Amino acid sequence: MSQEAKRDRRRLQLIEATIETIAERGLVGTTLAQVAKAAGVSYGVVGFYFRSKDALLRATLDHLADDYEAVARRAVEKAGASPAARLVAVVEADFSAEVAQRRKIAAWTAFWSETRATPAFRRRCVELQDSYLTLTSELCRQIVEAGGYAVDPRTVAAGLNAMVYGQWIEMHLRAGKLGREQARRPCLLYLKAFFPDDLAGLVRDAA
Amino acid sequence: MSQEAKRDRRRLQLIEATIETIAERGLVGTTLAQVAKAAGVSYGVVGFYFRSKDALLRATLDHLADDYEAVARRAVEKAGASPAARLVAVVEADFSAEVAQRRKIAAWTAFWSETRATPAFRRRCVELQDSYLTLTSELCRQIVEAGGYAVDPRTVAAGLNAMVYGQWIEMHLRAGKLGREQARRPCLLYLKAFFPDDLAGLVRDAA
Amino acid sequence: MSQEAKRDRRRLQLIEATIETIAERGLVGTTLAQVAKAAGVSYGVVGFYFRSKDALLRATLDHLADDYEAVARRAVEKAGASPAARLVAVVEADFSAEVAQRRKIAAWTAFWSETRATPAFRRRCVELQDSYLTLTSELCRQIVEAGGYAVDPRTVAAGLNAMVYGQWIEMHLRAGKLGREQARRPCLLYLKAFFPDDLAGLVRDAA
Amino acid sequence: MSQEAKRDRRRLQLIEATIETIAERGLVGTTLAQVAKAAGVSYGVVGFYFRSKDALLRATLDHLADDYEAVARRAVEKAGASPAARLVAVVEADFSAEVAQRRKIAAWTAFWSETRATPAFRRRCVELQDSYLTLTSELCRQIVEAGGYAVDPRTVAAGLNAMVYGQWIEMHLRAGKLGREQARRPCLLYLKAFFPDDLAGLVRDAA
DNA sequence: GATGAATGAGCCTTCATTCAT
DNA sequence: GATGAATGAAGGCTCATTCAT
Repeated sequence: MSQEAKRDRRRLQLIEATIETIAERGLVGTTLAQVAKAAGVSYGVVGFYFRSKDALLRATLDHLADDYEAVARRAVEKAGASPAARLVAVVEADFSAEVAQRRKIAAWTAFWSETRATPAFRRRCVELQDSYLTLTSELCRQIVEAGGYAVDPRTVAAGLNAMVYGQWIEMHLRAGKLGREQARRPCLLYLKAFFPDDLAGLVRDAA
Repeated sequence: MSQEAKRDRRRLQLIEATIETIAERGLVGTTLAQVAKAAGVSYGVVGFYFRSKDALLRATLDHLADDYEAVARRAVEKAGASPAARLVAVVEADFSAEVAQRRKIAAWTAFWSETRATPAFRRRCVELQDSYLTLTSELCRQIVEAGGYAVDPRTVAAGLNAMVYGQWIEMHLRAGKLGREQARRPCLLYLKAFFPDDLAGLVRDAA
Repeated sequence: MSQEAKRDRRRLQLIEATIETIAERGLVGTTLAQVAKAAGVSYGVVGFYFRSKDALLRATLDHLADDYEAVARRAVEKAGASPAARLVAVVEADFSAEVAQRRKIAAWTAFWSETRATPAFRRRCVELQDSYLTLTSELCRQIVEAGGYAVDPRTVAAGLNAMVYGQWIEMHLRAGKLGREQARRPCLLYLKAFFPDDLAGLVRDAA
Repeated sequence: MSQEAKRDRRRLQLIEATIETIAERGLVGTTLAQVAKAAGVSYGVVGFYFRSKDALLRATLDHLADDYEAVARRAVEKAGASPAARLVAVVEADFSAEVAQRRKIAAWTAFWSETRATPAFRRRCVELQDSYLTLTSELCRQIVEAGGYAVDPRTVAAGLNAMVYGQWIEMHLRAGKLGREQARRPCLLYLKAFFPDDLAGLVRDAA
């Protein structure tokens, strides 16, 4: 393995330990010693691969965001050409095993809570959301246009995004009592309420 | 003023300074010195009125929750007997000037993020949400029953709650760029999508 | 009761609470709040009757020393004219119910331990001991002279003093397991070893 | 030097600085900052090698006790087989340059004074004393048995222990005015008074 | 006199950062 | 590269002192 790859693997290992630590101890209780311990590496390693604690947190947020976008992009591509199918695919990505992990959701809430104090966090969170809204608004627009619906696509997209984040918080608060599929249901029903014809085959009533 | 009242006023003053500080510096950056400064009192006062920092944070969360419940309860009572009007009143309370303040929303996100690490936080957050869900589920149930809708009232209520929290996060991330009324719109439209007849007079399309 | 007497009673009450607190929490754990609580008075009272914490501690030590000297003086006077009887009376005073209280012994050890750091403590402790040594040396001298013993009275007195203090420490460490009479025995046997004829009638072998 | 040895050296360095600081400032005035300063290391080092201040104090007491026991054991072994010689050797160890240092005696008084408040201190102090009493009682018993004395060996041993502790306090209070040999004299005379034949050659009258 | 609130200095502890091995 | 010791700044907490009622 190349030096580069080794280095990246170490960084990823530390980032995941950071997510784990944030999830278990909160951002307040996340210390470099804890992260090192969670990663199973010696204390000094953290300082070796990341300039500072801030840099580590920043890298962790970037990883979460990049990771999310990659999953969403793949889901959309796999869903085919239909806007409705693509929209559902986005929601399914939002509650996929990869994205909606307890640890990751916990980390998201931590980063959100610090956006006011740390502009870099805010920028990245807003950027991700903008990209999400751009994508889902466009899909809604196509559905609205094709189906002749009388709703504002941006508003529907905004509501969807809100509901996803809200359900993540719910999952976070309920600490595992709310499953991914259960959490996803209101989101799909929401879309179905606005686009009944298009979502009919994609969302089962009983689900 | 009685000793009791004075004491309560001081406590409230400190709690509000805590909310302010959390909003500006995040939970990580919230120190007792900052809180004291924000409250315009000397450092020792905090220790005098609250046993510890944890106790102060706990009291702050309790205040936020109690405050929210009082506002919601008043709104529902003022809304009259109609379930639909009551449901809309709840949403309006969620985005009222009293509840949806930047400072308070920021504090909520902070407490949510620490629920995993601080069980007491989790309990209070879940308790509030349970109470919210109980109320809104019941209202939805009444609407569904009276209107003959074919939806699960609990799911609609869960989605509403999620969307409200999601929009709060949105307001938090956008740091003032998303106004209270603008944030409220998707929530009302969401309800209107499920209960079109009942919400027709209460939610304007153009709003 | 006169103002003066009332004042003195309050001061004594606080001093005894101080002894109690030192005994239970150690000098390190002795705070003015604890003393006030032990005395059953409000917090501010302490500052009212004593200029400072140091002054309170100083007054407590003075009280202990004065108290001891009064008890010893009375015991000697009551013992009659015989030097041997007087010497035994001193030892009995050292382990009397008044002097050898657990609380008081604990306070003595606390003051001894701080003599290096607080010259005022050292002065008072040394002063008391000088007075004790002067008295016991003189008594020993009279016994030696009259009995024709071949020992240095000062050395015997020094040994006696040391053994008393040592037994106090023993009682302190054993926390009540070593009774006052049991602790006194080696001291009396010590004297009897040097002055067998004079102590014969005063110290029982079986005791 | 090995890591282990280095670590132990640092710990010892800090323990000795603690003894020094307790001696100079008393337990009340002993702060970690003072200890660090006395040890000539930075402030954080203390927290690095000892979990807490309590742990440091506990380790200091353990060191004092272990140190004492080692000195006493060596002295006894060097003294040969004679019980009387061994007993004298113990007393000589009690007032040896190694054991009866001003700093160490001061520390002992400090620990004694806190035994009521800190059970761990009490346990270690009592344990040491028990071990001392066991050894000296046994030696006294052997002397009594061989010499046909009519005294209780345990009482003699208890008196010896008390006198040693009492003389330590005396040395502490007199702050150097009472030398080690001078302090030892009453203890040896005490033994000689009970065991005149056996101690005759070991204790000079003029000493 | 008596009360207890207010102040702020000082302490223990934690922890990010730096550095020597 | 990797380790973990060393540093010192900063936070929470305690508490003696002061003061207003």
